[in-house]
Formats: sequence, structure tokens, C-alpha cells
Amino acid sequence: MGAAPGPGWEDGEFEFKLVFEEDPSPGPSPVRMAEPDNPATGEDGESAPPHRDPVTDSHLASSHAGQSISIPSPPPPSSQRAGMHSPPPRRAAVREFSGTYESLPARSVQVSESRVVECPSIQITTISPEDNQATSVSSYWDMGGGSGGWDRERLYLPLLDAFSYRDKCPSSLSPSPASSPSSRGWLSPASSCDSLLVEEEELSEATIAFGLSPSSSRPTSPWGKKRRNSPLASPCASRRGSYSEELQGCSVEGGDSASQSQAPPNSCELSIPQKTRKTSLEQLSPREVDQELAPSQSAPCPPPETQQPRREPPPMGMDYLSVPPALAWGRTRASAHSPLFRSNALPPLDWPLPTQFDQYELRIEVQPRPHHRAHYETEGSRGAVKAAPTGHPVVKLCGYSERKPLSLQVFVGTADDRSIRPHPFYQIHRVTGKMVGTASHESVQAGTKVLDIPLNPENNMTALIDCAGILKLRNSDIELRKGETDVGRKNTRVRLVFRTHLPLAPPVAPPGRVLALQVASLPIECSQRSAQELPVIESVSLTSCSVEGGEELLLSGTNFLPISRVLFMERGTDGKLQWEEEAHVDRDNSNECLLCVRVPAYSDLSVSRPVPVSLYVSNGKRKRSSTHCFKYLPVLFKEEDPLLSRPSVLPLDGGPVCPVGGPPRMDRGFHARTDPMSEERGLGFHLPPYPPAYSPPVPAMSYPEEYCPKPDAAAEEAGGSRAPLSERHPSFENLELGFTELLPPLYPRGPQPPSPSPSPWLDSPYLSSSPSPSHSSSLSPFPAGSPISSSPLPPMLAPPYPPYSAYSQEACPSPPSSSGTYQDICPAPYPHYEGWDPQGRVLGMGHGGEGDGKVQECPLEFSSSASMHHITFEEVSEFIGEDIQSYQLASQMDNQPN
DNA sequence: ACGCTGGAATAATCC
DNA sequence: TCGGATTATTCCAGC
Repeated sequence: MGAAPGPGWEDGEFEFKLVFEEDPSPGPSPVRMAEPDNPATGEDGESAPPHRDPVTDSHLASSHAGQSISIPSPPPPSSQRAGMHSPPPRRAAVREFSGTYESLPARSVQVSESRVVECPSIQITTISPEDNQATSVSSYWDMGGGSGGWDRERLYLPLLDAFSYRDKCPSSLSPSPASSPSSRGWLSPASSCDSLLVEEEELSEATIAFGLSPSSSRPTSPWGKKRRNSPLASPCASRRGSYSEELQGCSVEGGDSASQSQAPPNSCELSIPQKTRKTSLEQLSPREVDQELAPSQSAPCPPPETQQPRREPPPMGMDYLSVPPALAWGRTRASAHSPLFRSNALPPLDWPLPTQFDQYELRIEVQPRPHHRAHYETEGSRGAVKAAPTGHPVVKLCGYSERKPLSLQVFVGTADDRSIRPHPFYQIHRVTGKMVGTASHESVQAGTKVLDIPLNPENNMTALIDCAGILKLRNSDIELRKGETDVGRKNTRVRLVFRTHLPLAPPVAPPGRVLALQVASLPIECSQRSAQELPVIESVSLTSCSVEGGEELLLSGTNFLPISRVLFMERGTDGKLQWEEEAHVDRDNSNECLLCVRVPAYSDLSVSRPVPVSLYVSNGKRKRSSTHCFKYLPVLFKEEDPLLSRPSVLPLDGGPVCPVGGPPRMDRGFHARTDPMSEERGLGFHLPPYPPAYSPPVPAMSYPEEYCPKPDAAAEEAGGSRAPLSERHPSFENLELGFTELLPPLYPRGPQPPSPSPSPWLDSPYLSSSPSPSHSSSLSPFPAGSPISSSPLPPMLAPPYPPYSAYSQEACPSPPSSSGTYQDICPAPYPHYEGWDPQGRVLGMGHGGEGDGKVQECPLEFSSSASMHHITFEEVSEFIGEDIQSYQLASQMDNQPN
């Protein structure tokens, strides 16, 4: 299937120009920008010329450079390295927030105590392709509207340096877009900085790391054996060398080696146990950190992953960080979801993107299998991800009739309840061999390996993904990275994320703009075993029911056993189990992939509001599926699970409240989607777990997280190619439509959940590690949805309800964790924190309670008013206006069905 | 010899 | 703190 473009392809000949440079006038080639050489520039960060914006670069690099620059000439290792991984002194603070990314002079703002943050002025401009792509951060911001309004407008936003930010503001708060929890890591001085500046470096590193190191490396780390004692010990301590380690040993001395340079100082630098060191660093002010790190710049210890250094988030994060969450996120997110017409700068990998816009739709025709054993660096490749019965995943770009071939990017994304972002513990792996017919090109974007696969008109813009394997990075390596907050243990689900950028012509989009579309596969369990042992709920026939229970509920999924039990439970705000009831399973009508149960009555039949609970399948104490949301409705209250997506009050009586009406049936779609596509795509309840082209509703593959897929979202996601509403109608569109209309009349407006309690912190052990806030936020966070609106938009525009969009592709997809569910359903745990960052984190909350006062001080942290204070009303107005404008455009386009 | 698997031993963690 | 249960990684062996 995949048409191999030919040799050229492999060589990175890919014509990005065709793809991305709409603009006839080839401005400075992005590649150029990405050129490594700049280290100097990059390094100088602060003064760095605008065009040198790392962020931009990275993107560009990734796409442009990535391709053409397949292997960037390694920048002067040492120098660059320093910059990259180590938070170079100057870079550190500067880099992250100001320096590099600022295009304009920054100004200092006293953020808190002893910290003075620089508020770089960010120039929000629309950059035409012609413009140097590399350009400034602004390019990212300009998405919104056309070239107009924002151009030249400058938003002076207070910035915090990553450190300070981090320090004070718990990761959860982390504003960075990238900040997905996992991305927080990016914020780490070292990593983040690095990532920002380093596109090329990364590439080179990547090259090294991926290409070279592994091979050479079979790690022979000095520490061959595992040590029980110090997992946390410096990364170096890991049993085997990690990429980075191998590349540069921790002990490496300043040696020249590129390896060294590559290595971020972070982990090993001080030979202090990571955690410890990290902490200490965090406590330092940004500047202090810088200094502290400065020495280490040359430090040998490579970060655990060179490659992983961070996905874009970091870079983005950086940039973004520099902007108050409200705007930043709102804008970015909004933009991201909106039409997505962007200037040449390509969106970071952690940006949420719609799967469809207008007639264009990126669709997964054939989903990958739900399980794929990833290989470790220490192992040989385990082959490419395969599709259901046979074959490989297939992705198609629909609606594109131009002759120009495009590039389909593929990377490994997360599958948790948060927005999709590059997975910290996995990387895409390019599989080659005689059995691989699809040409692919490997590149690295901000630490995330990306595979570029051609989408040729000759093939009907369809690509066979038979060259994508998945590499597992050692948890210890990743976790030890500074700033990394995600926990690797049990975090073994990933999704293949496909992305493409369409250079559209003016009628459709503003000149020189690129439409970025993205679609994520269903979750893929990458561990060797668990997948086969844990029950997995793929879809649920009923999402709500009267408190009296009694309705028949069908659960489709895998690994159901005769001993499987289905339990309904409710957690208190504190996350503690408040109620749990086992549903009666009709064994006669159940089988390995289907459980037919009777909804148990709720504990309190007199409730006046819907009660969000969750249900899961248990095959034994430690063999529980992820949880799915379910709602008990007051006796007289019938509704179609507004939170889940279709707010509407249904006049139901006893029957199960099915979105579409009528009792759930196997043959019928359970989700309220009328959209043919949905049905078509298997949004409905399907028995067959993973039909070839069918994508079951996102199953949360298990694990502690609770998965509360919004039906729609889930369905859509399940559909794979199907974009959730939110996605399809990027963000503001919803707003335009008027969220209110979408809301269920009976529901209270505002982000509050109908019911009080569910705790945002639901459970996920892993998540636990990460600040709960983020975790919780993950739920709603979604850019497209409420989150976005809530922050950046004015009240009237802000969607009252998060749910709708909550599960945009990213959001949902991931297995909506329990929390997600709750959040959606329940009001924001932190009422006072109205803003959600793009990642869905509750703004204003910090992990570990760090947020507090400091948060406030940290502009970045806020999405709401607080964060806006540095921006003038006009600016805000413009900002909003632009967004609206863009959305209107989007919606218009959308409304014009082709 | 190499890549791709499937299994499984062993270490690390979790409970 | 100990021991069992899980999970993560590394090794092996067969195609």
C-alpha cells in the first residue's frame, strides 16, 4: 500500500516544500533555520533573534528540517549540547522563557518573593510562509486570524522561568502546553531549555541516539546489574546505560563527544540522586538554578534520553509558558482546534489538532491491534505495529484532491486521560526490512521521534503504516529526567498519532496557511503481558440509568472471564470509595468479550441530581479494567447524559437512558450519535472487539485509571478517524454555536457538575505520582472544549460545559481516566480555579499544593483573570476577536459541507 | 547473520 | 520489615 516514494524519500527528499510551503516564495528555508550551526544563536538565547525561535525551529525542523534535515549536521556538540541539555546558564531562565523565544524585549516582573520574572513581550503576528519560518514564537500565536489584527500586536506577558514556575507552581499547573504532566519534565531547566533550542541538536542527537547509539549501545553500562537500592540514584545508576548514558556515560567527562554534549546535564550532572537533585533545583529560583546548572552544562551525564529530551512540549511549553495561560492556552489551544490554519510553523506534537476540518479529514482506516509488545533498546526490533487480524494500520487523508503529495507524520502518543502528547516512555521506531513496503523518514521533534510517511495522490492519499514499531524506554531513564513527572510503571498504553499538514489555497484558507490535522489510534497496550490478562472494557451500552437500576447493561471488551465481576462504585471528593455495588452478571448471555449485567440500584434512591459513578470489570483483585463513567439519574430525571455529550432531556421512563433512545442493543449504537460516520465507524456498541477497521470506543486499557469516555468522544475516538465533535469543530466553533444550546436544560451551568462529589483525584496510581491536579484536569482539559474557552474567552463565550468538547481526540482518547470522567461530570474540583490549562490541568493548582500563593504569582499558571492582568483590555479583545474570527471562519467552512 | 517473536528469568516495586 | 504479587527489563532460543 504505502507507496514508496522512492529512494529520495528515505533520504529525506521528501518535498516538504510542497507540503508546507504553500508560499511560492520560498522564504528562508526552514531548514536553514534549523541548521545546527546556529548554536551560537541559540545559545545566546536571550538575545536570540526572533527567527531563531526554538519553538518554531523545532517545529520547522521537525517537519521541514526533519525531513530535509534529516540529519542535521551536528551542531557543535559541545556548545550546543550545553545549551540543550544543560540549562546553560544563560539559557536556563532565559531560554525557557524569554530569551530564546522572545522576539521582543522582555520586561521584568516581580513574580514572587525573590523572583523576578521576565515578561517577554511576545509578538503575536501572523507569519506568512514567506517569513522566515523560523521566526518567532509569534508564528504560533498567530494562528488565529488571518494576518490581520494581531500582527504587530504585542502581548506583554509575564513569564516565569521554567524553574520558578516549576518550583513554585507544581507541575500540574504547568502552563506549558507541553506541560502535560509528562511534559512537565520538559519544563525542567535542562530539558526544557534544551528542547527549545535544539531542534537540530535534537535531530542530531536523535540521530545519534536513535541511530547510532542503540546499535552501539547495547548497553553495557558499568552498572550492569540492577540495584535495588537506588532507583533514584542518578540515572547513571540505571542498570544499563540508557540511550543517553550509553552515549555519554554519566561519568563522561567533558569529553568532547557529541555524546556528551548531547547529554543534558540534568540527570547525572551532580551525581546526586535525581530526585534529590531535582528537588534541590526546584527549590532554587530560576536564576539560581541556572547558575547551579551552569556548571553542569558541560556535565557529562546525559539525560536519560537524548531522544526523549522532550517532545515538543517543552519547546512549546517554553513558549507557551511565556504566555499567560489564559491567553496562551486559550489561544494556542483554541487555535489548535480551530481551523488550524497556521503559518508555516508547524504545531508542536502535543498540540491538540482536529482530525477533520471542512472536507479534509485524516482518518484511520485500519486501526492497529490493541496490543503490541514494544521492544527495549536492549532488544532487537519487535517489528511494526500490526493491524487487527492481519496487515498494518492504514491512514487516509480524505477530502484532499490536490496533486501534491503530503507527508504523514507518525509518533507515539499517550493514551491516558490527558490530551494526546508524545509519550514519554515510548518512541516510534522505524522498521525497515524486506517486509516493509512503505518508505518512511525518521526525524526528531523536540525529542520525539517522528516518522514521516508519504501520502501520495496516487495512493488516494492513503498510507499503509507498516514501518512503525514501538520502542520502550526504560522508566528509570525517563523518570529521572528533570521535570519528568509521569510515571512509567504501568504506563504502557500508547497510541499512534498521525498528523499531516495541508497547505491549502486561499479560498479555503488564508494564504500561506497550513491546515494541520491529527488523528490518534486506539490505545495500544505495549507491555508483554498485562494486555492479555486484564479485562478491558471497550464499550458500554448504557451510560446512565435511574437510581433504581435494573437496566440491562452490556459491556463489550476483552478478557472477560466467567469469574469476571462488574462493579459500580462511587468515590467521594477525597477519592475514597463511598459506595460500591456489584452488578448481577447474566452469565448465560455473556462471553469472553461481552458481559451482560443488570445495573444495581444506587445506594440513595432519593437523590435529586444525577450521580456520577463508575463501573469496572474485575477478574480478580489486581485484575481490574479501567473504570467507565456511569450516571445514576434521579428517578424522574431522565437525560441523555449531558455531560457525555448530548445534553438533552429525554422523557424516559424506565428504560435505559440511551442516547439514541430505546434500550441498548448490541446491534445498535449506544451513543447518541446520529452521525452516520459514527455508526459506520463503530461508534456504537459492537461486540467484536477490534474489527479490522473498527475502532471500539476507546477502551481504557485497564489500569487504575478510570476511564470515562464520553460516549461521543469515546465513540469518536474509537472511530479512530472520526473526530470528536469538538475536534471537528474546533473549539470555538462550539462557542459560536452556543454552548448553551448544547447544554441540558436541567443542568446547572457552569463548570459545575451536577453532583457534588466525585473527586477529581480519582485514582490512577500513576497519575498519583503526577500531581493530581493535572490528573484531574486531564479530564476536561481539553482544549477544544471548555478548557479553552474557559480561560481565554470571555464569559459569554466560555462554554459552560466542559464535557462537550472535553473529549476531543486527545482528551478522550485517552482513556479517560476516572478523573476525567468525574471532572466532566463533576464540577471542577477547584471551583476557584476556573481555568484549565490546555492540558486540562486545573490552573492554579499545583501539584503537591505548591501552587498556592505562588501560583497566583505565577501568571503562567492562571488561565483566568489573574493571568490576564498583564494584558491590556484591547489586547484581550483583539485576541478574542481574532479567535472568534478564526472560528467563525472555521465554522463557516465547516458549515459548507464541502 | 539478522530481524522478529514468544517465553521466561530476574530485578524492581508495590501491597 | 518481610513476603507475596506485579511489573519492568533483560536474556534466550527458534524461525
